[in-house]
Amino acid sequence: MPEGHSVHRLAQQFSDVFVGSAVRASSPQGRFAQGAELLDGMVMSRARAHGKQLFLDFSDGAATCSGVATRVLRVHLGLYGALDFGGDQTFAGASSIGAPRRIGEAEGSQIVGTEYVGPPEPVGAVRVRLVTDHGWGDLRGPTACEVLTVPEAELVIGKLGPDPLINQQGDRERFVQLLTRSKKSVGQQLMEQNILAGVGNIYRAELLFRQRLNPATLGSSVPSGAAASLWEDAVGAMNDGVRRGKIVTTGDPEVPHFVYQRNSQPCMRCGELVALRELAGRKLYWCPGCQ
DNA sequence: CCAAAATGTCTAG
DNA sequence: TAGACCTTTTGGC
Repeated sequence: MPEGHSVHRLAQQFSDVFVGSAVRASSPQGRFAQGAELLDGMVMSRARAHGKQLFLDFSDGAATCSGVATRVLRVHLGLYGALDFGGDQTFAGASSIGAPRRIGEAEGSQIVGTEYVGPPEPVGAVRVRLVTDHGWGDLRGPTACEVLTVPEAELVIGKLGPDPLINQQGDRERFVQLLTRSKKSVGQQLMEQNILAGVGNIYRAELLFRQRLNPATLGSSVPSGAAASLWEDAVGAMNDGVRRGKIVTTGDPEVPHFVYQRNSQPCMRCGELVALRELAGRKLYWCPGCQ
């Protein structure tokens, strides 16, 4: 159950140990058999994330001169999708984010073995299995998993809001514009991927708390300076999440969140009890005392 | 063992 | 806004 930081870690993992290699693609579960067939044998040429979506580019390694036949595998893990990795020492050692690990609910759990003898028998419903000479990745439970053309992928990305983990030139101003032009509450808008890509329920709650913003505040009532601070805080907090492989907004891994899932407990800043209500079908946590 | 929950998004009404 | 969907893990009997 990933927010943007998990997906950016995945993109990094693929960049480190898949990009440049020919990939065998299959669908042990069967539901992605057609898509896997399209990709099987191609070379992964690029891996990137935008918000919560992962884009893996595949090129026909043999036909580079006559225009590269490129396909893009778009993956959205949704609420409970996950990827497992495993492989040999080269595979594990090349990763800049440490040993291959499961990215998902149990972020950080180890699965790498000492000797690599090829991928194990698929366990459970593996939608896609990607295998190189040095390792493998198993995808299960994604909300979205489809093969696109490059223009189709660009179209998807074009509809997304700015991603704090990309933080391109002009992104902060774009976010400020989008947020403050709307009368929807800031709490609601932070979950909208066309406003801010990559933020989910945890970062929403924690960022609003850190910025002392009440979730009910209208976007149009948020001063542009406060909106800019919110963006900068998202950049910092989410990059920290990428580094750690988990969300720790308090700085203390023992008590990782200020308000998320801390309803009815005293606020760590002012002592008031943390509140919980449902907003647009999702649980919203905040401190009525100091936000 | 079975139900519920989980860091999400879509669609119909 | 309710329901559907994708799958695993956890907690209660």
